[in-house]
Amino acid sequence: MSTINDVAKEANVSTATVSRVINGSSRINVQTEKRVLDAMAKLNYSPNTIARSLAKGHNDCIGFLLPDLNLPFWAKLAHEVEKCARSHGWNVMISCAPKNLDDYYSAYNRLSGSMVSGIITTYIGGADEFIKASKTPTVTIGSISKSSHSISSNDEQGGIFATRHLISRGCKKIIHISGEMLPERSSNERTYAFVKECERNGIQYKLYETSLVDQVENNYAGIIGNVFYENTDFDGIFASNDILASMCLSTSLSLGFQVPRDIKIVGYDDIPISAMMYPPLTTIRQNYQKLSELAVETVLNLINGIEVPKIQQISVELIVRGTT
Amino acid sequence: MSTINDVAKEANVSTATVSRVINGSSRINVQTEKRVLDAMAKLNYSPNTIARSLAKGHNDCIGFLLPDLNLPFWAKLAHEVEKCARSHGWNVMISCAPKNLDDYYSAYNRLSGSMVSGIITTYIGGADEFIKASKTPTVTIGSISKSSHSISSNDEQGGIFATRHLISRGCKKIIHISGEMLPERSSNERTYAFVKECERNGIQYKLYETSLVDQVENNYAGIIGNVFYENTDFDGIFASNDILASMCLSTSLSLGFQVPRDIKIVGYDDIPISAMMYPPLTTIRQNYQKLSELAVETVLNLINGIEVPKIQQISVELIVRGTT
DNA sequence: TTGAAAGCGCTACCAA
DNA sequence: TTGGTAGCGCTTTCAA
Repeated sequence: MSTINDVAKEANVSTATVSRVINGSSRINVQTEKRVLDAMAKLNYSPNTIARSLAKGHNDCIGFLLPDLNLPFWAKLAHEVEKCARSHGWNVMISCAPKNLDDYYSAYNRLSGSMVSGIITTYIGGADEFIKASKTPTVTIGSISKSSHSISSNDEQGGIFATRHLISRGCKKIIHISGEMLPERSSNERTYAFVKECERNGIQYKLYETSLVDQVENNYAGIIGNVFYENTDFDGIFASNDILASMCLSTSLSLGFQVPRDIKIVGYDDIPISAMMYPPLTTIRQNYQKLSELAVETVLNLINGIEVPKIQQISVELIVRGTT
Repeated sequence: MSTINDVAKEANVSTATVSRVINGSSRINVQTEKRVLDAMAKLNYSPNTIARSLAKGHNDCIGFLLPDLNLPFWAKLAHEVEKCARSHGWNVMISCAPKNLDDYYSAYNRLSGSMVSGIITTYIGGADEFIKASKTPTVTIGSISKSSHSISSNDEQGGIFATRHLISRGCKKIIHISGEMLPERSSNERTYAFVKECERNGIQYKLYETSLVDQVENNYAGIIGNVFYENTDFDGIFASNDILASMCLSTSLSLGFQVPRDIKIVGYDDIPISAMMYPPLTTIRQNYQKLSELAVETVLNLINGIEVPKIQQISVELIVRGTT
């Protein structure tokens, strides 16, 4: 690995000049510049970002702390976050912390103590104080708490869309299976909206809740089995994510129900496989790209000390396919 | 942000001493140590990893360069790589470079010129020379080239398992849809093994190939439509990944075929959703954990200058489910 | 337009 | 057991 000194010697200039041509920071004699460029090429030089970061007092890397890359929702988000960060010239360091607060804290510290200038993180109940104390610019995805900056989809809207759609398709008794209802978690709104819409329309309903651990460990079978065991007369399911919905679908089919004739199903997220199952899944699409862009731009603003609204929400979209 | 100097002053010692207590690198007077610790606590000091990395000449971060996090196979691998790296005390920086060699080069350079000590990368044809020239310790996943260190599944074994299973289920004419056949790509072996097994058993077969771009853009519909258009008499499909297989499944069902009665399908990878569709997908399971562990341990060894075999392969497993 | 040199925060060697 | 100090590779004043 050649350094800026090697280049300077090779080109017969000072390191300051080399630095200038690297950064284009000031006027430089065309011939000098060419000499430097040639030297860089000859030595296959590439600047050491660590040294650079140290000298500049900051580096161009943000951390993304998520529960689990095996969850398509988060994988998709990670993909978009990385793409968006890159387009701004930033790198992203990823860390997964699925299970509990302690894991979360240690993952967060590894990122913030490391080399990231800011963090985008999944929401996990109870970490507000911790995040605030860390002083690292942080934006949370999926919370509606004002204690840190947060981005989320408009989950109330999603809940309304899903429920109304099911009702409009003639459902009379609807089961809702939610994720874990943590305080201030934005996805709770899906459930609240569902309940409200059902009651307003005099529709029977029943609620089931899964835990975060269920989700990470793909441990839905028990819950879903239970739904089909405890209820014989329902004709609609609104599931809080597409994985859950797709398991409801396959369970329905394997028990001899026809979908959508006997049971209609609406999922949430619109992950890639949702369109590929049979029948393809009706769902609420989250705008991954917008979500990611907003998250990246918000941390970047925070890092630069630019004022940013505490809570930002993004619209969702009902995607009607074959399960309703 | 307080620095090591602040702590030194506060504790009335030299920075060298502070550094020693941080790193536990040599014997220190108990009282001195306590003074330093107190000072660190009082100033809420946390060492700057950038400065540290620069001084040490290396940092604890590896890069993972993959085609696309939306592909469940890579997302799963990324998850395991991160987990495994973390257990060794290393961070991982992720970069996606789906489309072409130029994207790949720039992503690779961003990582290597950045702050990673080593790189784990997806295989992409034609980059061997480039990688070698970069001097960054690199392990490639999914190649059988000896020009850099590579880890892959035993794809010949996978191809054999899949084909024999289909034949044992009574298939007489089998379609195979492969990924892009890049030179020295390990997954080619699936196709070669398939052809060999069919010929050995006098089974009719036909080959289709998809491109990398098809995969990234989820652009399989055309190919699959074509398979069903051009062939009316086949009774088995061996697809080179589970996404492809699941689309074959839903296409079969939507065209009125029964699976597995009329058409039997075997996929490849065993991604999480494969077990959740209906009927659940018979597939070849790759050992993600082993693959990742081997990749991480191999880069780490490379970084530490430890001799490592050029090519390492991992066994696969046939998972029989409902589509055969 | 260029060069000299003082840092950025930390580690590690050499002395004491 | 401690302190002094020379780097690590780069950026950025200040002068020339």
